[in-house]
Amino acid sequence: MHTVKEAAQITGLTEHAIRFYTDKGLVPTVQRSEHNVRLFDEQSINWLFGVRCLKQSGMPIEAIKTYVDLCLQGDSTVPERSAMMKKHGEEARLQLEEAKRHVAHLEEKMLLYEEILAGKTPDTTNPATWERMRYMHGDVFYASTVLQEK
Amino acid sequence: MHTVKEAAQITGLTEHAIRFYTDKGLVPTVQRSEHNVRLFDEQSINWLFGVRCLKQSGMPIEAIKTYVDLCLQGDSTVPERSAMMKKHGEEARLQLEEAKRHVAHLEEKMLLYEEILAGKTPDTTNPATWERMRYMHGDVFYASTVLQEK
DNA sequence: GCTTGCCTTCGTGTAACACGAAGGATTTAA
DNA sequence: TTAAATCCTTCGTGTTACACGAAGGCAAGC
Repeated sequence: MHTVKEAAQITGLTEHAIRFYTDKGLVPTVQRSEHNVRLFDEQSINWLFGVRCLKQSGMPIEAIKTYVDLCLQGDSTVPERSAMMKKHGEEARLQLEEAKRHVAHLEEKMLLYEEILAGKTPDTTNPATWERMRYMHGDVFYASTVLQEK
Repeated sequence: MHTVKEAAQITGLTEHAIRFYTDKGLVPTVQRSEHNVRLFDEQSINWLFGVRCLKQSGMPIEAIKTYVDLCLQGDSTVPERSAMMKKHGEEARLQLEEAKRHVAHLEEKMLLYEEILAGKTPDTTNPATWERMRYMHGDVFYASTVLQEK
């Protein structure tokens, strides 16, 4: 049995957030001690991880609440729950793709900065470089050429 | 030259957000027409993409503002900008890893739901299944066994 | 008996917009 | 020529998911 503080350490959530979640009913398995202290068993910790996963992948609290309530209604709601996860999983996958693109962009940007720092000023007469900078959103281009031209 | 509406269509941002960004000075290349209409050339569009990338990968607006201001100060700030991108890129990569895990979790969950829907009730006497359900945060476990045991 | 740790409620603050309304200017189409 | 569409501005409120602090109280350990 874990206290809020321990649960926070285990899940990486803050104590504030955990109290918030339990108060909203997102962790139905959580118990209270005789002195009203929240007690998390392994299953409650798992629920916390589940809530964390759903939330961090972009599901609003209200939707998570809906999902949890469906869980509590038993197996009859399995089709509905299945549909929810299918839909949300799709969304999460799209976000993942975007995140990959963002990381790629940031890495390109870093690379170019490294080149500049190494003294290799990018060849702005080369259309390929221009394209690359366009891909990089223009700021390096802007700072290292446009301003200098003025 | 694009108007706010067009820029919104191109970048996938809302007009509200674009006005918000330009007002905050995150798109230094944006111009105004003689009648005060925001005009976005290709470079401004690129900046919008850049801001979108940074924001969506978790950088707060204020930090983006700082970065943009550094860009405007010219090549002398390249080391600092490079460091910022390095640091933020690292963070974005961590988030990407988390996102992957979340998608994996959701896919596992979906798979189990599919199995249940197909009539294959998970074997709860098998420790491996138990482990798998733990990985899935317990809600299927909870709904399909614990409640029934009562 | 004092510190520590948990609880509660209350209240305010934050980010990054979303949304609508009012009021004004301009461009375009019928 | 007039009506509709599109742009602008400022103002103000609402939203989400907490963060943070304070006050006040109970309970356990040293």
